[in-house]
Amino acid sequence: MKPPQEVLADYLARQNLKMTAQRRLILDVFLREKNHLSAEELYAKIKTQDPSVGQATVYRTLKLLTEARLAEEVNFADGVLRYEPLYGIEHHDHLICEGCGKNIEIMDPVIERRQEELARKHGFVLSRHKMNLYGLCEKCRKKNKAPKKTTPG
Amino acid sequence: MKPPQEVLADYLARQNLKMTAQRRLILDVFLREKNHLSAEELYAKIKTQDPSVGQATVYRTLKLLTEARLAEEVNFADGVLRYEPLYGIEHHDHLICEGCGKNIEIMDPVIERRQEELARKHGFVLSRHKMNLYGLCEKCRKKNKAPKKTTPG
DNA sequence: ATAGATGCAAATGGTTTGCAGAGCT
DNA sequence: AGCTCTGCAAACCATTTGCATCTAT
Repeated sequence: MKPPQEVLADYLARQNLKMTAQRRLILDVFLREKNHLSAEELYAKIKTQDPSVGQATVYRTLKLLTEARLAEEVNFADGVLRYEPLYGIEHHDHLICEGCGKNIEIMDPVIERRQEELARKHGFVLSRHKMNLYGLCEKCRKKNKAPKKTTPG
Repeated sequence: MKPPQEVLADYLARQNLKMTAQRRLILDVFLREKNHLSAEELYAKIKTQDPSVGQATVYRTLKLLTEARLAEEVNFADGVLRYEPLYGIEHHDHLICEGCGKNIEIMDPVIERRQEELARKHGFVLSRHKMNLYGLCEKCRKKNKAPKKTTPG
């Protein structure tokens, strides 16, 4: 499998775009992350490595990485677009705790297969899907079970 | 089953909020829609009925309807938040054509069950989920199969 | 009477864009 | 050399908020 830098280089070449120091840096920092970063968060990390990089470049490069299939947009419904590395990563979905924000990556072949079948039944051919499951994790359920404190005293 | 107006009235009462002409109107117009409207789109429709209603009120009321479980936010990843009526409507997911934007409501018990199992395995109890399948519908696949036109003449 | 609702307009905040200068190829 | 990139700041645009006024309860 081609290293991600090469994937990007190839994509850029194919599109007649150019490889730059910024793009290399952004890709590097981005891939090092295991969390789902927003553009702003990534921008902050980038700045610690090279304060001269502009925020617009981070936004633009994330779009580029998405097109190059090195990143994927994920939307946790909190108004901010996040990105997750896609390089060498198996497809997965998300199980999100509404209490603490914890986020577990899940993947179920049965669901995947049914999705395809379902789509086919409607004449669709799928290119991708997003599935987010929202609920409460064990810890947060226990936390909430505790009796509500009235103002003490 | 309680009529939606009553559902809203009950919710408002429970929260010590008030029923107003605007809220009634917005609920009415909203429920009459079968499409997934953005706040702006709903605002436009509302204005034809009563031009005096402010846009902020539409935004605020949609949030209210969501809390009252009469509406549900849906996010098709195009930067705009849409709402769909939830009153008396079975839960369903979405199959979206990336070619023409067509949107089919789907629901599969097998997937629903697996989701619960999957969540339980991780110690979660689910409150809700969103699943969007993206692909191309039959028409759009045929359209795209046609050889690319070069500038004619 | 009074807490809450409304409309307006201004503010917000994530994201995009125009532009002049810099950098790849 | 020429087309693309970059950083900056301004622009965008959906959504939210402050406030004076109005209204349901």
